[in-house]
Amino acid sequence: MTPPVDLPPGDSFGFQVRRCHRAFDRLLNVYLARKGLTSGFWYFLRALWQENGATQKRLSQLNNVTEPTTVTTLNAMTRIGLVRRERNVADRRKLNVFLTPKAEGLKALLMPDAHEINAIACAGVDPADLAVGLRVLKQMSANLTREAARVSAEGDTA
Amino acid sequence: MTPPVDLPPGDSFGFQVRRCHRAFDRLLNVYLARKGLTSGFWYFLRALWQENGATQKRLSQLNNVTEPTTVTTLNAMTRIGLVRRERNVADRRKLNVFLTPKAEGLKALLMPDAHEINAIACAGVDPADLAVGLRVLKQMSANLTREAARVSAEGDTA
DNA sequence: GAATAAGACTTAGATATCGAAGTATTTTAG
DNA sequence: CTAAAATACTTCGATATCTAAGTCTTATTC
Repeated sequence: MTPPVDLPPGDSFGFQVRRCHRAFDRLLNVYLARKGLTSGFWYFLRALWQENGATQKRLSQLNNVTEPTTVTTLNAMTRIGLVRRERNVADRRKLNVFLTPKAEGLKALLMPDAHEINAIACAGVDPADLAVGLRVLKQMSANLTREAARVSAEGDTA
Repeated sequence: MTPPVDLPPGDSFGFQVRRCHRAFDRLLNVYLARKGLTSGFWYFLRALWQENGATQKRLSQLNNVTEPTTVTTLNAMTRIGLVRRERNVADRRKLNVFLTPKAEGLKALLMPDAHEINAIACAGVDPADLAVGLRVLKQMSANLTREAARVSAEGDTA
């Protein structure tokens, strides 16, 4: 038994996930640029079409980005009139984020692009494999996020 | 038949790939920070352990990042003594990138971290599903990269 | 073989993202 | 009820990444 000191990038899930993300992000930006948007906005629009009124914390979790990233992006989205924030009356620490009518309207314009990119990505992939892949990605996100939370909590007490 | 105007983020491969990438990158940075490194460096080390002497173009392709990103990252890696560049004598446009002994030595130090993160990510995932997931990611990267190239070539002639 | 095109790298300026630290609000403990 | 801890958001400074445009070298074309 040799110790597992090797793990070629081609066999590493982390490496391949990154590559694939970069590929998606590149093509997505090509499509969005035509409409004056960036992928940074897209992921938040996506989440808000599902959960309009979500808090910034919640949006950060949905996208697996930190809260400063969410603040910066939402500032930019506010500036161009895509979202507005509203202080939560029950808990004044929270801000609920709402789509403007303009952003609601973008859904019909942008979803066809999402479908097209999705179709391009999935070309030649067995639908059953696709379902497996999606399930694996979700499981891994959950595993890694849990561990990152554990490690950072550990850091606090150490 | 209603038109497919919806595609919940949970069912979107692009969305899930991004989430998963972010989760990997976050945890990876926690590990690397302890050793004074960042994930930016890691992906290039990874590629160079496989293909020492690769050109910058090649490294960009392996990581699916643009060439300016590669330049910037390699500049930083050169500064801290991880790589050196050497003008290719047969084709003086090219630069071959080589690991320094220091960077070679990092492999034994860092690969255990990679294995650990990989193990955390894969917890509870059927190995067969894992293999399927990896195959799907590679196929999608290829599909998307091909399309991005096609689109940008189209832009040149238009 | 000179002009043009293509290829590899770099520079400049913009956006995205992070960690660390700060502010305001609510919850918890004593 | 008050002090301390936790939560939600923001600010700040640093890194990563992109596109567009530039330089230098090689390949192609007439």
